[in-house]
Amino acid sequence: MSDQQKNQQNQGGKKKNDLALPTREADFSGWYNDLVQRAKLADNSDVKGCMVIRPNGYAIWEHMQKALDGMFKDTGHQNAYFPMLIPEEYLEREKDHVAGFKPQLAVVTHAGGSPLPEGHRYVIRPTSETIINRSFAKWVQSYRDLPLLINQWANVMRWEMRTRMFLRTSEFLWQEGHTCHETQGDAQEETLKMLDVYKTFAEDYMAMPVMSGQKTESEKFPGADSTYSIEAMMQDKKALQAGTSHNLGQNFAKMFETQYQSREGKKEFVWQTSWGVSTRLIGALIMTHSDDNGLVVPPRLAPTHCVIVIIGKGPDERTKVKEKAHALSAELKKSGLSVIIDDDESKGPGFKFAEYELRGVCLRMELGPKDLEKNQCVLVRRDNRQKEFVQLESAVAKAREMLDGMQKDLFTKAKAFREAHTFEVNSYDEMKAKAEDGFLLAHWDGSAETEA
RNA sequence: CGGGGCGUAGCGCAGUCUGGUAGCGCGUCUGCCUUGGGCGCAGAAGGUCGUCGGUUCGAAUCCGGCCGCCCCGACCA
Repeated sequence: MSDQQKNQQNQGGKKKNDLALPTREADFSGWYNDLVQRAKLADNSDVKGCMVIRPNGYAIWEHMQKALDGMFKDTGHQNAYFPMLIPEEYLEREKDHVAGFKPQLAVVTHAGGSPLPEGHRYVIRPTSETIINRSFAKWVQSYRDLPLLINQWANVMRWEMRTRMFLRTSEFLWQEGHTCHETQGDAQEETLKMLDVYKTFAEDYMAMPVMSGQKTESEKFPGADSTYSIEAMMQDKKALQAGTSHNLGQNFAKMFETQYQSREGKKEFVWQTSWGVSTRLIGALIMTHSDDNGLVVPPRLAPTHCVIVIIGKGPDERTKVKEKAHALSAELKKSGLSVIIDDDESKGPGFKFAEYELRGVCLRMELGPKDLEKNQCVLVRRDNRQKEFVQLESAVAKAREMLDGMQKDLFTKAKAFREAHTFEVNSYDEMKAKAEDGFLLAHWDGSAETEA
């Protein structure tokens, strides 16, 4: 084959095929990886296992943060911030904790141009129980200081052997709640309360039905008495751990001497919890709702609710359309939606339709000269491509109605999918046997066994 | 840590087997054209071919070392 022929071959096949994603059925993993890039959610970086979160992805995280932060505050928690570097020695104090995390630590061995002496090194936090307990030990003196309800928004680092965008990255963003209580019962109540907050968030905002339950002994958090999680089922029929809530008992309190004087005047160790969700939720969101055309995001978390695509040729047609588009955009924004107008004349409408579907914009408004004649616009929903011709006066109301419908339908659909692939088992062995068929969301004896 | 793949323009790749002027598509920039499902034409900019060394008159290409990333597995709090 000549070079010329090869180059021609290079051109052919690039055109349409390369614009499409791999299908979920043919290559779920490839579909996911490609989608993350093409929807401009994240990029690989030159740092092993670490990703760059792009604006379209970060906007989803911001919306998650806002909703969760409100829910934490409604349940009495306050935000604080602790250092990213933790004295290595702190981790050593809790035996199970250090055993669990040691292999995944990144350690700071040099600072200020010289090596740090043995015993004075720092680790980059993989989680913050230890350093937070140093502060808690100072803050808690009396039963009157309890409960202490703190949350931190932060990044953490765990040197994972193998990483996947959003689902498992070496550095990730998360929130970690850390609380201290007077009694074991109070701590258990908090553990379950926050698990329920996660469940509510997953269902109401992410439109992602979840199962919650207690993790097995081998899967619990290192240093915890017990760990609970919410588990969501992805389109490939695998469960994904989407959030965890730990009852830490007095394990950390004893190692860091986090004590209080009780109502009876005695020194007692506090009972603690910790709980977290991370940017993994973005991965879960993608795998729950998106399709072969690209990203689908529930309106309550979407970076962009509506794109207005201007159609028409020449200034004569476009000027009027643009005026109307800006007026509509202003109204939509006033009603709380995020809106962009695409007035790029160098791209055809077809290109734009495909592009915004790929990026996960919930609603597309097409507006052209023909519409203006009829005093209407075209609204198309991302998830089901349901197309509506709407009178301009009622466009805003209709857009809101369609977004509400989308939020509800996504939940219903995901729930139906989950239920269609859920089964009851009577023993752990039976569950394992069924799991080998590739149907792997099981709930047995109160605990969820998962693969992710 | 095992197995595989890759490193050439911003992105995706060809060229490497068989050494001889650095290529293609997309994207970007200029101009024209076009606009209801991934338009068209013309022109332009853009690369010490991952890195170090070796062989050679000559290396993206052959040989050796190193670095890095991706995928599969093991692991996964």
